[in-house]
Order: sequence, then C-alpha cells, then structure tokens
Amino acid sequence: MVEEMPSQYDPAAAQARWYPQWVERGYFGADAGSDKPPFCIVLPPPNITGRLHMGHALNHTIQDILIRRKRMQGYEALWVPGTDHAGIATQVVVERALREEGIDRREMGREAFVERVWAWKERFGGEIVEQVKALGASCDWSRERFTMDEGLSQAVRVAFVRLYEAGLIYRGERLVNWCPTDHTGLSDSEVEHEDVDGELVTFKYPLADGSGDIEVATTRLETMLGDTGIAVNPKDERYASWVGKTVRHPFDDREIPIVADESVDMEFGTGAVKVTPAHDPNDWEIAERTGLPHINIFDANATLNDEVPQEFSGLERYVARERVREALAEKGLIVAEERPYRHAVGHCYRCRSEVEPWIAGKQWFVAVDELKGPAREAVKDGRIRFTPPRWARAYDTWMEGLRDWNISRQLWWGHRIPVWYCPEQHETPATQDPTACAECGSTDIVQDEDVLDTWFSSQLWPFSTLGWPEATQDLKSFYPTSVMVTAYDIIYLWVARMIMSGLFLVDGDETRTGDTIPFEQVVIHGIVRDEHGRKMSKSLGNVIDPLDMIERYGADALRFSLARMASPDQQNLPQSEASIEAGRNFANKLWNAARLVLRSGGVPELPPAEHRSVLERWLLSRHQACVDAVNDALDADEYAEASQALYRFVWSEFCDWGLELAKGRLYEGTDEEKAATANTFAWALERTLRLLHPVMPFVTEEIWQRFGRGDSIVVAAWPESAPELADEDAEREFGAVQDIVTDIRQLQAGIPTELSKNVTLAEDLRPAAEPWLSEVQRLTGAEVAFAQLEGVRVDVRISDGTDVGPILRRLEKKLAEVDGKLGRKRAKLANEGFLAKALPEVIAKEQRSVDELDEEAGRIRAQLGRLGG
RNA sequence: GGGCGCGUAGCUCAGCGGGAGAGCGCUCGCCUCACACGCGAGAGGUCGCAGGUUCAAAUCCUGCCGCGCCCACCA
Repeated sequence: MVEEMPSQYDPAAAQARWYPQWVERGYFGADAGSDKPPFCIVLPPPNITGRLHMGHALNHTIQDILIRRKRMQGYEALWVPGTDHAGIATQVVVERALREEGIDRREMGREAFVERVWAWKERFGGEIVEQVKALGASCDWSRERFTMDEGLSQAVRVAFVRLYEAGLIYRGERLVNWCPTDHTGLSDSEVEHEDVDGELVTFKYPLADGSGDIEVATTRLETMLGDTGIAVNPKDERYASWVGKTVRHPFDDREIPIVADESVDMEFGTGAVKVTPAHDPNDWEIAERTGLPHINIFDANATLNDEVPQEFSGLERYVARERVREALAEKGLIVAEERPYRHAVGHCYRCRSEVEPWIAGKQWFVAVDELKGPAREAVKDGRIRFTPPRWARAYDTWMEGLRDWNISRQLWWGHRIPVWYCPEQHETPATQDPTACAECGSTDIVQDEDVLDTWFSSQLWPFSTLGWPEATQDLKSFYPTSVMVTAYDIIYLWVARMIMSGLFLVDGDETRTGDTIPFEQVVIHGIVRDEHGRKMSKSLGNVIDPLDMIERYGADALRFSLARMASPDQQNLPQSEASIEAGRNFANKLWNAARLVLRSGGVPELPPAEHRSVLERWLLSRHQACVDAVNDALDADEYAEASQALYRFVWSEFCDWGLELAKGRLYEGTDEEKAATANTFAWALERTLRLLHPVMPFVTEEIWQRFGRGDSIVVAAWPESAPELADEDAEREFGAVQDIVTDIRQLQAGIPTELSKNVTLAEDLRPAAEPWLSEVQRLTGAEVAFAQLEGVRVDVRISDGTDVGPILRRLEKKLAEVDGKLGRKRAKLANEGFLAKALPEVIAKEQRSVDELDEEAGRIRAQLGRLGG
C-alpha cells in the first residue's frame, strides 16, 4: 500500500478516480422519502453560454462545503444543480455565430432561429456542467434542471397566469429601457449606471409671442427634436406669468406650451426644463400629469425617424447631437456649453450600449406593491436570515423603492409570454395553448410575440426545480430550502424576486402548508478580484481561469485557496495564482504526512487513555481544539476561519511538532510504542481528513481510502467535539519541550553548523528535557548534555575566535524588546486605576507576564555576559 | 445627494477593548531516511490622520483624508 504512494500527490489521478465513483454510487443523490432531517441548497444556475469563472468556483465551493458537511452530519442533503437559458446573453452569442456564417436571424425566421439556439445549447450547454463537476461539486445530477425544460416552462406559465389572475401582472404602454443594440427592453435592474464625461448644453427657445426667450439645459441635445413642452415649478415666481404661453420650436415651427410641474427643481440651471416625454422617464411622468403629447423620434436602432425635420431624419443619435448643436448655433440659440460634464448614463448590462428610454409598444409588467410587503416582512422578522446581516438592510432599502417590473423582452430566445390576443385585442392568458379567445370565443388568436425576462423564470428556481407547481414529494421534503449562496451583486436582480415569488406563488398552492419562504438563509459572499483588487477582465489580461488552475494545481488546491479567502465581511476577494499554489502545497503536505503515518503501520485506533504518551495526549488535545475551531467557524459561515484552523493544525502542529517528535518512537521504539504512536497519529489524521473533506474532497478521499475504513469519506460521520481529549497537563509538558528545542535552535542559528553540535542545557531543565532527550537531539541535530549554567537555559560550546557578533546583536535587540515590554507592564501594574478596575484575571495574567519577561531578560543578560558582550 | 465596505509587515489579508499575526515575497543556514510543493532561524509595522471615551484603544465613538462598491428622476 505504501509503495502506491509516491512522494508527490497527483491531484488529476484522484479527481479522475473518485468523482465518477461518487456519482455512480449515488452518494450525491438525495432521497425525498428519507427520515433524516432535510438540508437543501439549489445552485444558482450558471448561464449556458458561460464558462466557469472564479466567481462560480467560489460560489460552488462554499455550497459544496455546506452540503458535504451536512451530508456527513446525517442530514438528507440535496444540492440541486441546473443551468439558466439566459435570454439576451444566449441570443446574442448565437446571433454572433450566425453572423460569422453570414446569416441574419431575421432572414431565417423565429422558429428556425430558436431551433438553432436549442442545437447550440445541446452542443455547448453541457460544458459548464462538466466544469462544475471538475470542481468536485457534490450535486444531485439526477435532479439537474434547465430553466427552459418542460417542467420549468410549465412552472413559468402557471406563475404568469396566477399573477395575472391576481391582478399583479398587467399590460401597458410605457417608456422602457431600450437597448438599441440587442433590440429589447430591459428592466431597471438590468440597466447599469455609469458616470461619463458628457456635456451640458444650455440653449433658448424663443417665445411664440416674441416677448422673450426661455433657457433650458440638456445633456442630450438631440432629444430637443422630441420636445413637446417646457416645465417650470409652479412656485417659481420668475416664470409665473409665462405658464400657459408657448415657445416656438426652432426647427419645425411647432408651438409648444410652458407648463407647471412640481417636480422641477428651481435651483437647477435656469429653473426651466425641456420636456421630452417619449425619451425621458421624468418627462414621461410630467407629460402624464400635464397632458403633454409625446413624439417618438427614434427607431429601434436609436436612429432618428421621420417624426423629425428631414435634415435630421436617418441620423444616428450621436451624429444627430452634433447636427442639432450646429443648427442651434447657426440660429444663435446656444447659450452655454459646459464640457466635460460628468453625469450618469444607463448602459445595457449585457452589451454596454447606452440605453435609450423608448416606447416599445405594449409591455407586460409585474405590479410589485402587493408582493413586496410580505417579502420585506419575511426578512425583517428573521424568517429569512442574511449572512452577513448587514445585507438585510440593503435588501430592505432597495425593496422599499422597488417599482413595477417590466417583464417583456423583444427577443426570440426565452419563454414566450403565455397570452393570446384575438382581433378585438382581448387577452387570453393560459397555461396550455388555447384554441379560442376566452372572452369572445374567436378562434383567430395569436400569441404575444415577446418572451419573458430571464429573471422571471429564475425567480421560480428554488421551487420550480423541486417540481412546483406539482405537489411533488421533493417539494414537500425540501421546501423551503435551507440556504441560498450568492454574490452580493444579484441580491436585487434575483434574491429579492425569489422571495417575492416564493411567498406569493407557493402560498397560493393548496398543497403547501407551513412557511413558503424560498430559503431560510441567504449567504452573501464577495466578488473575486485579481491579486490587486481589480476586477478580472479579458481586457486587463488578469483573468485566472479556474479550469486552468484545476489542471495545474488540482481542484482541492483551488477550493482551498477560495475557501481561505471567503471571509463574509470582505466584499472584494483578491485571488492570486500564488494562493492556489499554496493550496497545492498544503494538499501535498497532507499527503506526505499520511505517507509517514501509513508507512509506520498506523491504523486509526485510539489506544486506551492510560496507555497514551504525553506526545499522543498532546496531539489529541490539539486535534480536539482544531475540531472545535472548525465546527465553530463553519456554524458561523466563516469558511476562511475554518480553513485556516485546519491548515494551522495540520502543518504547524501535526507535522512540524507532532510527527517530528514521533519519529523517534516510530523508527526506533518498541513494537508497542510504535503501534501506539502510529495508531494515535493515524486516528487523529483520519478524523482530520473528515474535517477537511468538505473543503478538499479529493485528497482526503484518496488518503482516507488507504486507511481502509469503509466505502467512502463522502458518507463518513462528521467529527463532533470530544472534550475529553483536551489535556492541559500534556500541553504544558509538551510546551516546555517546544521551548527547549526552540531555545537551542535559536542559539544554533547564529553559529556555523559544525560548531553547534554540542549543546549544554541547564540542570534546571533536566526534569523537563530528560524524558525527551533523544527527540530534542533529533530535532536540533545536537549532542545534548546537562550542566550547572549561570542564569541561562542553553549553552553551546564554541571555540575561541568564533565571530559571536551576530548572536550578540540579536540578543541585544531581543533584550531591548523585552525590557520595553517589561517597562510598560510594570507601569500598568503600578497604575491604581488599572488595579481598581481591571478584571482580577487580567491583573493576574499581567503579573505572570511580568515574571516571565523578567526571567527572560535575566537569561538574555546572562547569555550576553557569557559571550563577552 | 444618501448608504455600504475597506485603509494593519514589500504584496494580499486575519485580528476588532488588556502581550502586533498569517500566507506569499525577502535574508541566512540546511538535499536531516514523509514532504525542496520541504525543514530551521531571521529581517520587516508611530495598525490612514486628528480628536474623544476608558485604568487600558489597531480594536469603541466623532470628524477628516484616501480607495472601492451600491442606490437616487436633478434636466
């Protein structure tokens, strides 16, 4: 068995060996009929267009840690995987591919195009799934779903119809956020505002009666072609007499009225605003209130249409801006131009084009007013818990200001809106394709051309994946789900909507009893950045590809590095290749520790307490501390803390001190000693493997198998606290030995190696050191003797003429440091306020500390004296 | 204009009321029979700045400076 263990761990081999077996043996499959308590996570579905990036890797690692631990703790653990059809993103990708073949989607027609996207999905949509598997994610692949598969599409229809019937979905003609590149409307959440260096141009409209001019300002000059009014604040005395008059449009002679509206800020600019109802959301609202008409001046490409004077018609929006400027200047109407003028401009979250407020025909909206109350309440009253909790407030603030949600998308790829219209324009929403109008019975009906926002189906994910609207056993057993793990950037886009729809829709489901929140906890993690905190992007060339890292360092190395930085308080998580390398080194360290233990014949059996040596008792005590640290950290969702505790225990304690001191017994001890030590180390190691398994599943399985404990570590029991292993006496005794070894090493470090082989220890140390003499000698490479030493603990025989300068300097520096501390602490102990108010144990601790420092200072002085300093 | 997060060793971060820590990098010494993806020893920090609370502040409070993010209809 030992021969099978080369000195370097091979992650690729372990990954290839174990993942398929885990799946095949059904470890990841959950049983809805189980008696075990349920624990369920649904995976935030990656887009089918995607390739796994570090954000996914982090997100999936956290979930796998949670799920694997719960599975080991005896829960019926279910992790539901799946993918998202990602409407715009996917349509754009396929369109681009078609364009490269010289095909325009409009030429091929809707049906053929959609077929083409499906074909593309079949071919590439599976790639991301393979990548999730490569990471080691323990998802139940038998339950894998896709937002456009049959069941989920039915869920979308049922959701739509139920909301419609409740009056929470309506159709209306409104201004929408239009992407002129992707040719679709967007919800407010899909628009990202970015500051740009633009311009603020002030120009004047002459009053129609020739009595003067009114000045207005704009950052988008071209929109003045669609102006249908000028608004001033009704309280603004400067303009009181102007309201009701008209101005003359300089290019087409239209007369447009001056109106009063309270939304106008008197302080800004001239206090008069041009109103372009068809191309600005505020102006739209002003027009609604004041009855101004709207003129749509753009076509779908944001190019000027025929509603504008011919000289401008056909111009692209930015060109038009310049032409309008020139034309106004010619007429002497430009008053001022401020440039650069920094202001926010909305961009499409997919293609970065500037979004155009535009009337895109009738659109469907979700009315949120009734939905948001219960959704806010569920978080406020703690039924849904955010980790870290501060995100609950961000959620609530956002919910408070939430406005109706535009769900119509002028795309072909997605769930087609399940509403049919007859020639009378009656609406027939239906979960099954209807054959006639529900209102007038006409059989001449056509389905709405638009599809639904991708997020409309995503919001159903926690229950649609479990079978909703069918009353499935999965839904009964696993809903509400336990935890939703996601990055903070989609709390609004996604998390909030899942809560609203879960509460409303699942509640409306007569098969449900109990709470209908979609999840009990939301774990929010940060966003992965590069090692300098910058966003990873192709253009910066700082992208670290997780698959590349898995290939070069192993999935465990990547997972460990991610877990180690996943502190929930941190919004930006910097990642470097070096940290992944550190993860690989850690896996290798563990591997080699196991090699030594296994080579020594260790089997994971604990000798009876009375037969344990101090070394063994020390190891078990430290191991117990590690178990507690890991459990406490994981219970608090502190993955970084848990990983750190494991790293420290394995490397610094188990290996650097434990195994190093065990070598004597392992190599040269009696058979009983050898067996007791090897078995104790094997026992602690085997338990540590289980603790580490959720973070590093592959290397732990690979080693665990060699202990021959059963079928798989995946289904092994989780190590819970064993307080009886804590052993203060052993830690104290062992600590004394550590101190002696460290003292010797420090002394040796300043001396040429060949001169540091003969070490003398003070007689005082004999009781502590003698039982460990061979270990101390092994660790220091020195011959150790005892003698009466004046004031010092350790001495080393050096010949005359050896340069002791470096040692002296170090000792002097150390002395200064110790004296400094000593001074501060003595002052503290002399302080009456401290003595009066500090806790007694704090005072006692300070006193002990002073005693120790005092002794240390004495030793250093003595040492300096001996060396002639 | 509001809100949130962050400023601690060269880099990336942990610590969040009583002795300044880790990883990487750097220096020195070691191919010591688990591991050079390793072992040992070091150098390196007025804990952003200024006040305040406290016997005691990197840690709590206030203000300021700097960086990042989110939200908001100021044309």
